[in-house]
Amino acid sequence: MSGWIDRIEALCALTAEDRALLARHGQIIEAPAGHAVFGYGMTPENMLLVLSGTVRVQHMSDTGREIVLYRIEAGQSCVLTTACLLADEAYAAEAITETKVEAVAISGAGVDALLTRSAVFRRFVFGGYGRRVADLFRVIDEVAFGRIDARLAARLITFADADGVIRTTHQDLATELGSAREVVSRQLQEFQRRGWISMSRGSVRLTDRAALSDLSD
Amino acid sequence: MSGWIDRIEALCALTAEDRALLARHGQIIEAPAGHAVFGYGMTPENMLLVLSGTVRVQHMSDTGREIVLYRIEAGQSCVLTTACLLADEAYAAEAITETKVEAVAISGAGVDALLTRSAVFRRFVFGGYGRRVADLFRVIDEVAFGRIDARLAARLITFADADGVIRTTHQDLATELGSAREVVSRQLQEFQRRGWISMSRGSVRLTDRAALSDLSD
DNA sequence: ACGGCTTTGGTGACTAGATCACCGACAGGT
DNA sequence: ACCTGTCGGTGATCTAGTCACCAAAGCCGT
Repeated sequence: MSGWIDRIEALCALTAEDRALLARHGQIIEAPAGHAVFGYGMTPENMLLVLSGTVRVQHMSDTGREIVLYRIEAGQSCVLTTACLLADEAYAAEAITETKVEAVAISGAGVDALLTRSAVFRRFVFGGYGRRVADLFRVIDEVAFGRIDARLAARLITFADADGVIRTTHQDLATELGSAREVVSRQLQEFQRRGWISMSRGSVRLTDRAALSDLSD
Repeated sequence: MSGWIDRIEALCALTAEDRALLARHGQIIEAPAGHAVFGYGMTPENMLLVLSGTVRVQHMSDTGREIVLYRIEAGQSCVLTTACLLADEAYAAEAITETKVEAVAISGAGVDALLTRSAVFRRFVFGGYGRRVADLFRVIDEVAFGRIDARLAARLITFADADGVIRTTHQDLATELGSAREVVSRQLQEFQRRGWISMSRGSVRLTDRAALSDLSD
């Protein structure tokens, strides 16, 4: 079965032969929400390509605090993991499914064969690297120089559904920012005091997106 | 001239043909110390491979504060730049030579040809990615969770020459850490008060490496 | 329905680090 | 000697992270 290749735009341009090769080396796998795809110190031998759902990649400090590094969405691959391992560097991060996830595992041999044969596949892989690295640069910029209120406001806007509701705990928002729960709690209280959000246990509802958006610049 | 290939251990294993190809596409260039190899928003079309000297890659925030992301040493390449541009992401960083630098510029076409033909070259490139990504993870970990005194102590040890002397300004040390000059000044004063270093304008001399090393854990 | 347990969030006191607004001291050039 | 730019020092203030706790809300078993 190679129907999945059509679901990834960047791979549609593969030649028929390369498609067949990819189909032969790729195996569809599935994981439920909340499943750890990679943990600290694990050594996957496959390249993973997400078809549906999202995977969150986060990092934990020695002191137990965590920060979200980036997310792998449908059509993207977890190239960094592969790269870290090719370089014999410990992959100091953890990947967790946020939803039910369908993915394709492509064996190391398959990846190598395709990198050799296909310029399209190479562009796909390198493009993925570039986007991830840009993500990491953004994280560094935010953590080193960003204000916590602006960062929190930005996250609230991106996570809110159409009704402006976010179902999450303060602790999870803190992990998102690499900050502490108390800090997030106090910021949320301040937002509530200003009438920008309303809070209840396990959820936040935005009542003034414009104000949050202003702050998040 | 292809003598430079022997100076990069990872590329010695190339076949004679691939060596010839690499030599044909590579052009040796030179830059003095303090030269900006890439600036913000520049779009290089070559892969750069450093033969001697070091290049510092740093990032500047909107507010003007800077942080050093990593260094490219002899034998390493600036793959991230290339990747960012392949992905059409703005490369939000600046690369500056710290010493006189000799490098080889390999054209995009040459890189593509070698990635196609040579497993050795692919491993070289991917290994480079992995190491850089590990560097960025370390930076994020330090900035998000690390203490400034420990980070400063660690930098002092790595930058010190055999006599324990570091010729640098407080501002440059602050950039190294992504912190502010005043913060570094005060920390250095505290180290001096404890008898771990002595300071003079434009230089720091370590007098108790062991104590600094203890702190830097 | 009750009592315990876990998860979640609230709070005050304190520390670390960043920011702002200065100032003085030194070095190099003319 | 004087001017100028660089470098470092300082206090006040603000923001963020840490620590130690507590209380309320849901969860589960009996």
